[in-house]
Amino acid sequence: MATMPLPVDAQPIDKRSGVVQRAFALLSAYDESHVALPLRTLARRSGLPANTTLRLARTLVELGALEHDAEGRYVIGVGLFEIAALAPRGHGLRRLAMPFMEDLGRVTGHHILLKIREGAEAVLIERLSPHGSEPLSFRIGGRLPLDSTGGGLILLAYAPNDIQEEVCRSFTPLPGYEAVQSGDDLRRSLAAIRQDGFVAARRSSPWFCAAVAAPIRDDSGAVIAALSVELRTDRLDNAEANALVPAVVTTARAISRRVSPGLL
Amino acid sequence: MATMPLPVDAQPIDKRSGVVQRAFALLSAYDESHVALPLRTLARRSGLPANTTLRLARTLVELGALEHDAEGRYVIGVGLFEIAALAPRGHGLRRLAMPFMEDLGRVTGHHILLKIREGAEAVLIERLSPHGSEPLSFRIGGRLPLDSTGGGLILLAYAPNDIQEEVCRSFTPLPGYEAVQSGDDLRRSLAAIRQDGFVAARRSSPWFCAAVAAPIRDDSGAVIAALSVELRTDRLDNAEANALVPAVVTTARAISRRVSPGLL
DNA sequence: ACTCTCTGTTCCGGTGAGTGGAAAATTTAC
DNA sequence: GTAAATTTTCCACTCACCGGAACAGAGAGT
Repeated sequence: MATMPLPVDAQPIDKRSGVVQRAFALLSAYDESHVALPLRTLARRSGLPANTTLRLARTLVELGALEHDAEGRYVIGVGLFEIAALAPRGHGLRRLAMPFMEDLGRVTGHHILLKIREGAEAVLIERLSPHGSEPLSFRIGGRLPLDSTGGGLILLAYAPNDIQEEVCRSFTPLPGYEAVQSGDDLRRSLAAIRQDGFVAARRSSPWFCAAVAAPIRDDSGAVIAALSVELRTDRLDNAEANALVPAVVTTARAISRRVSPGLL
Repeated sequence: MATMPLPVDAQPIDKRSGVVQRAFALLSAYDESHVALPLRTLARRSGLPANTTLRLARTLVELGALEHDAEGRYVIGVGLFEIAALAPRGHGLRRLAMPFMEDLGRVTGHHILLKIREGAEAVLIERLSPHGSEPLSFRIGGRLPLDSTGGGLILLAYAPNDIQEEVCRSFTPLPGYEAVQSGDDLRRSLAAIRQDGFVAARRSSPWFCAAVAAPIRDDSGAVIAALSVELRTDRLDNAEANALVPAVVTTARAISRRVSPGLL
């Protein structure tokens, strides 16, 4: 919350303690651009005193959650990878969807993304990119906004009302995102998405790109994930994107059919 | 505490405590066939009293390491998936290797596996299976023996001596694994693998299958992972497997070239 | 060579977070 | 309907955890 001015460090300063919280504060000190941290940095980024950091880090190494890299820095360990592989909404979902995603990728020749919603953000579960080309910077396990990307809009459209309101209220117009310019535009879009059962969005600003996305449901009909095709286009051609809609929707339905009862 | 003769439970009873250890005892209670556990089972499998389990589980839910599924049971949460995605030897390695693995899979038409060594076992990091067919039961994040599978032998051949000795000493002949019948056979195999820089192994027992594997090295030349092609064969035909050797070896070298300095 | 700085490490007494028994609330079985 | 199993709250004890301070080691600069 109150994140003060603070020189350079300063983090989610954990006021009240709890050993487990602190341990996860260490693990949360890592991000895309900080995958290997020396003790000092780990301490700064987690907001813990040096000795406490050392003690906890050693415990976590012992448990396999952290490891030492060649330079002696701390990195996230494979032990955590092993445990996380059992997450139903993570690799569990991926396992079901993967073969279908491969088919879709081969047919369309574009990026195929699988996302779920976590709070007011989307988390990328799996990403298949056509052969060598990798212009997409989205990273597996990374977070994405709900209000811009194709898959995000799907997840938002079927999210609980309070989440939708939260996102719509704080919506700020994005460059090159002509179709939606305000929170009310967004609300209308979401209603349209629920109506259609898919979304085809375009954007011109960072690059010319388009996305087609459809919901994946569990056996009770609840939306648990979003499948999307993302492509970079030279021009704002609707025809190409629209042609993808049936493929994406049917693939999403095929995956839904495979979702075992009670996967969350 | 005295957990009686016990019907089915029994665990790696953690003698003296440590909150973080207990928290991970909860997370370690999950495995392939136990992905969703009610509190009671979680308590039994982790060896902790019910109330302690509840308190810890709630903390972990708060931190995103655990979640509730539709039935109210506890499952591994996406929060853990997000953190684990930053493991250099996990998704970090996968990210580098994936495009090459896809090429190899497309050319050969067989299963492509990527493994690393963790102690005296192998951990499956990524697996690509040809289209629909999925006869392979190996699960991403799962553990595999070092002494039988193709990739495992590579990892063992380049493992520290104490690990090699440990595995060789405790080696017991496997059905249908003609080439290696004793610890000494295994030692000879490992020497041959180091000599050749690859392994081509066959097995006839559970099924007729063959594997070709090669090491992936970091910039210092240390072996950090194993790339393998696994195929089921109707007969013990050497020609088919041997034809794969150059493809696997060169692909492994190509991946090695991409390994950034100091990935572990 | 010396010092100065920065990082990693050990030591240790005080204390509050964590513990588990017991009992209440809740759900499930019968 | 009762009974059993599971989940949850309560609470006083105590030991695991905390963090300041002091130490050790690695560079870097003069």
